[in-house]
Amino acid sequence: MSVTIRDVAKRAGVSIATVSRVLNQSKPVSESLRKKIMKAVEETGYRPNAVARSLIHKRTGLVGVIIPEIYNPYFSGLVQGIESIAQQSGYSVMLAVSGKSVEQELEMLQIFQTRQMEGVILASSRWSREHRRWFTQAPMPCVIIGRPAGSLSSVCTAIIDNRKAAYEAVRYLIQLGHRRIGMIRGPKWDRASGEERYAGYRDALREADIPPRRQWVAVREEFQVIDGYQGMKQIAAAKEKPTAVFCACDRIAVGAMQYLEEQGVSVPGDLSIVGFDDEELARIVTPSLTTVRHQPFEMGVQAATMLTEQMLNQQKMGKEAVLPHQLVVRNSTAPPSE
Amino acid sequence: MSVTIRDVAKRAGVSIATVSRVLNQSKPVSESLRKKIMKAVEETGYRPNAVARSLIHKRTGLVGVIIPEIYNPYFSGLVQGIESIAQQSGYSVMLAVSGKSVEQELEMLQIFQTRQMEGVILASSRWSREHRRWFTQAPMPCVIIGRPAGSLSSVCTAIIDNRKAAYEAVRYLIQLGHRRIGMIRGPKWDRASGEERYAGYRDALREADIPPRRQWVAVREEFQVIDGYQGMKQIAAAKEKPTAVFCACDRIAVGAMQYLEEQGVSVPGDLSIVGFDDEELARIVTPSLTTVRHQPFEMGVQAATMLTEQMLNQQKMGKEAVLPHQLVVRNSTAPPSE
DNA sequence: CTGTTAGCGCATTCAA
DNA sequence: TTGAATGCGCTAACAG
Repeated sequence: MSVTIRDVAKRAGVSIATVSRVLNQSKPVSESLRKKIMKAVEETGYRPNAVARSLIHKRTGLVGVIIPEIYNPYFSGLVQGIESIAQQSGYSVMLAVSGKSVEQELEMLQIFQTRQMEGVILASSRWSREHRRWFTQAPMPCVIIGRPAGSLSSVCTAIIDNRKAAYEAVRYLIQLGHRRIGMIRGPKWDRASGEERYAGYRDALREADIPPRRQWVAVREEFQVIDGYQGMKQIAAAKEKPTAVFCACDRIAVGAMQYLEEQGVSVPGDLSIVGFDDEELARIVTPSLTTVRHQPFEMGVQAATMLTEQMLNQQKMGKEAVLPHQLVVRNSTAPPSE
Repeated sequence: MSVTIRDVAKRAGVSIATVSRVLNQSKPVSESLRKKIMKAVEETGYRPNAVARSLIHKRTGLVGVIIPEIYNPYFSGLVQGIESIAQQSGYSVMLAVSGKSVEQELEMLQIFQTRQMEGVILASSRWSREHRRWFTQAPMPCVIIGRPAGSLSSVCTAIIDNRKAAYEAVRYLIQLGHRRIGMIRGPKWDRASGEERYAGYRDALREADIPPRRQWVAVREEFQVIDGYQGMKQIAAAKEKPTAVFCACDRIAVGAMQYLEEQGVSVPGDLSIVGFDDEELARIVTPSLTTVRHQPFEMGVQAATMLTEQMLNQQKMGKEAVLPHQLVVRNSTAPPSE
């Protein structure tokens, strides 16, 4: 079916080695043969088979990327950043969406290995012992996004300081005068939004000697608008109400504001809301959202840069890139009314 | 470096053929050898090399996907739909982001060919003669999303009826009583938002015997919020003002609303706004946006389904899938105030 | 300069 | 059942 180097060689009346030489410019070839061969290539529409090439060079030029979902500006930002660097370094990206399933992720990692990826980037939320094992034995350089690699010394990570960022956001609320501060947090299995940001929230409370209140903390499994709505509903059911709520992400914050509007609670008049991520939504919603900005695209760029660096040097290393974040104050926060 | 089938064979004291047989279960192998081999596989951590396999079987199990950008819910929805079907059919996805450049897209298509993709999905906005040529000569099945394939009979397409959808949206405005209706359209090179939706807008005007007014049509090159802002600014500069503006996409609509709010023009009191896409934004913005809903995820699913069907049958075909759309009326539209 | 040959890692003939 | 040998498409080392 497909035209091979042999067909071209036959058509040009030369050996396949010569064809290979002109195509790769690896050795000088007489002008006359070169022309004949180029003509044959043209006529047959021959394209060298990258699979065969990979087999010889032991280089696929492939980078595997796993994300839990793509329909989320954080992850699509990551992917775009990764893709841009990969492309510009001559690598192609294999994208796999895990749907947050640990089993699927592990299967994808296996596939990446059999498919001879030269590098792997994982932006996962869940984590397991098998993950750890896979990364320790992985033959290719790896970068993990959004979660510290722990004691994995041969894996790079690109993260932000979620704990500190959350701490700063809540400290800001405290500085405004708030003492009754709730949080809608992510699930416990999500390191960033479930653990770290919650820890930062607790840090800020502790620093201000504010005892935490269980009823003011809602745990959500997802990061959709509806989760914010439900989370706020739950918190609002407490006898005593908070005057501010810190949300694990912008969508949750938006959902919380929707519930409050429905209930006739004014934001920020009666209750202040802080989000996290600063996605486009944050500027558009009314009132515009005070939130923590970070740059998923830049994170992807950093991750891919660390990866290509390792791939070039042909060796794994354990660098950690901590990207900046920044509290962006908009109109969803104000001093408490009392 | 990497452990090969040879290493396993040596360790188990058998031939590589036998190892291959137990791993693929292609021929019966005595239980004793099977055990020995499995043990050797376990101990060495051997993973079969998919590249070598591909070379033999002439099947890579790879699908190439090109999108102009991913940081846009329309395209990320597409990708997620495609990915889910591909995964479930045992294919892996190679993602390439073209940044809207024709040259880059063509280069990616070449790469896809040399990399032996078994199928290709293109969701592009721009189009060129070279595109056309590539798809006619392409050896693998292809699906084009968002643009009719024209006379390409061997390429599937997944589209919505942009013209009709736009027509219906503008007709709705006319039915509300509007006669002075503007449009912020996409660039001419974007078939969907630049040509078809504009054509639908003209269709509706024509049907109602409303002469089109040049000053009420703004052309934008991008689809960001800022484009809507600028586009609305341009239209607002006309001596006579329109009472409604149809926007080529939701982000543009949001930008338009932002400009209007700045200027103290009330929506929908003084001016009605209609968007297109019904992305999450549309429900969240204030006032919530009347817009045309369609389903990028479903579109991706359809595209990938048509592709896998062709890949299974090992032959190209020219089906066209037209996905449904639907006008969603929210709070950004009302009868004109006069 | 050019052609012949030996693999890359694996599946699959063909013999044994 | 098992092993040796062939070849997928291509590059690179070796002769000429």
